[in-house]
Amino acid sequence: MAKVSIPKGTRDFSPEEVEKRNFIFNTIREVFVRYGYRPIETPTMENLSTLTGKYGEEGDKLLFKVLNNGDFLSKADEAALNNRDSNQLIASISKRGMRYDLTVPFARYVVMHQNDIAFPFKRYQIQPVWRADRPQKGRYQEFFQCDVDVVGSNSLVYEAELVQIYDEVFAKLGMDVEIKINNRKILAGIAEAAGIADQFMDMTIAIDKLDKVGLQGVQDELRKKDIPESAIATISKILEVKSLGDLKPHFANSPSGQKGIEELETVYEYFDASQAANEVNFDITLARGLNYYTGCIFEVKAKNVQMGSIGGGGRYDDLTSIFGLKDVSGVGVSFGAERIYDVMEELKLFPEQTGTSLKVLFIAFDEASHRYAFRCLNKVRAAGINSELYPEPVKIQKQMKYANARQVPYVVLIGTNEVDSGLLSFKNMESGEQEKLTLDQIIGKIK
RNA sequence: GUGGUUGUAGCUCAGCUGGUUAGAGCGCUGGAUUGUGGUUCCAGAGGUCGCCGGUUCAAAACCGGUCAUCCACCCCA
Repeated sequence: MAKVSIPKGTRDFSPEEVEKRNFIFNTIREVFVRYGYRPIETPTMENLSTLTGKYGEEGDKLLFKVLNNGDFLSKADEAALNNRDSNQLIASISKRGMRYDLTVPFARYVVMHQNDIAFPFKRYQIQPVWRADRPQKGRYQEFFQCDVDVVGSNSLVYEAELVQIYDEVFAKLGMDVEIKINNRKILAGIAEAAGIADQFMDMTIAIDKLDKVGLQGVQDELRKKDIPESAIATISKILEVKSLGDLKPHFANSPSGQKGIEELETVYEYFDASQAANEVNFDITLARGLNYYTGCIFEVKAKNVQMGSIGGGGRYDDLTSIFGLKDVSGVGVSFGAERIYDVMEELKLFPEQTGTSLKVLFIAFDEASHRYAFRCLNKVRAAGINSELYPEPVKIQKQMKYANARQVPYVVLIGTNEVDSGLLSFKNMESGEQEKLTLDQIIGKIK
């Protein structure tokens, strides 16, 4: 066998898999459209300068860079090349990179097309993204994201709407999930209350790990970042809070914290949690790594299965200002299609028929019948029925085995008897029953 | 980037403390069955044991390296 392979972290998809994936995409798209979002697409490659610095240091490492065309080494940074300094070298040999997510390209899109856009602009985008991560369970180097975002409005009605979209999509897919919600301002409030506003990022990264490493682990992490014991004590106390109401006293001296609570309360006023199919919970430990979030943040976890988050998002007040457009606030969420697929597969949640598969296979006994069968086939196809003719009039056993392999519900057998009488042998492959019918009767039966 | 796991037929895997012709199930091809599939029975094809090197009389097995894979960490969908 030839030693062929595909790059690590990438996958081929069989017809069945593509059909199942499309089922997910179609379900998601349907909901997006009903909520008034419109599709856009952006290029696979962006200018590297568009991507770098938007995802934090870790994110920059995971960016796929595209080598410049032509004799790129002749123009390479001499010093960096001699020093074997890859990081320095990149700027001079690569000017493009592959999409890391859909949010940053969207921000770039909004800035570039700001004069053609009516705000608030609601768009959705379903495209693959690439990350040079080491693959593992639920993690690939190439995967699809399904993003919905709205920019150009501060209204918290959109936060509520996005939670509703999450709830509705997962209900439609038959998945039981927990939708977690928090607010970056609340996290900022914790930092303020603890007197470590300047170490906000270190603090959130530590807090984010609470469900994994426990309170003790978080405290250790905080100590490692040289956060004073008094602050750690304050943070620990706040982390025990379970409801927004209990949080208020802690934020007496923190305007950010108060604002965060107020925003979440407003979202809850819009969003009727009692009507939700899934749990929607305030989770003070939810932090999220992407550093452009400024307000509400969301994350979705599948229940009854071990899997990382299957969706996430939040509000970003300032993303477009990086590209020169100020005061355009945005909020959006993302669905991780690959992980949703893996969860649905594990829990066997896919409906039996996700594809538009073959309905009938024509089988001929001899050359003359084969030609006759082909003409029948065309009529059936014209009637809108997915159908096929076995390419040669070979042994019936072989043709029938093919019908089994394709899982065709009906087979039409045509030999000299059928050609002469015009009555075709119509066989139900599941029951094994067979009857003689005209082609029109057969079309009527299948439709 | 760090740590670990696994790599044997198309697929899933077995192969004992190293021992002579490397196995099973499924799948595939042909036949029993020249106008009827799924069930059954018979026969057959198919393997440089990931790759390179070392130890040994002898390596699929032991050792080193390398590549790939999966898993965990970091981070994330």
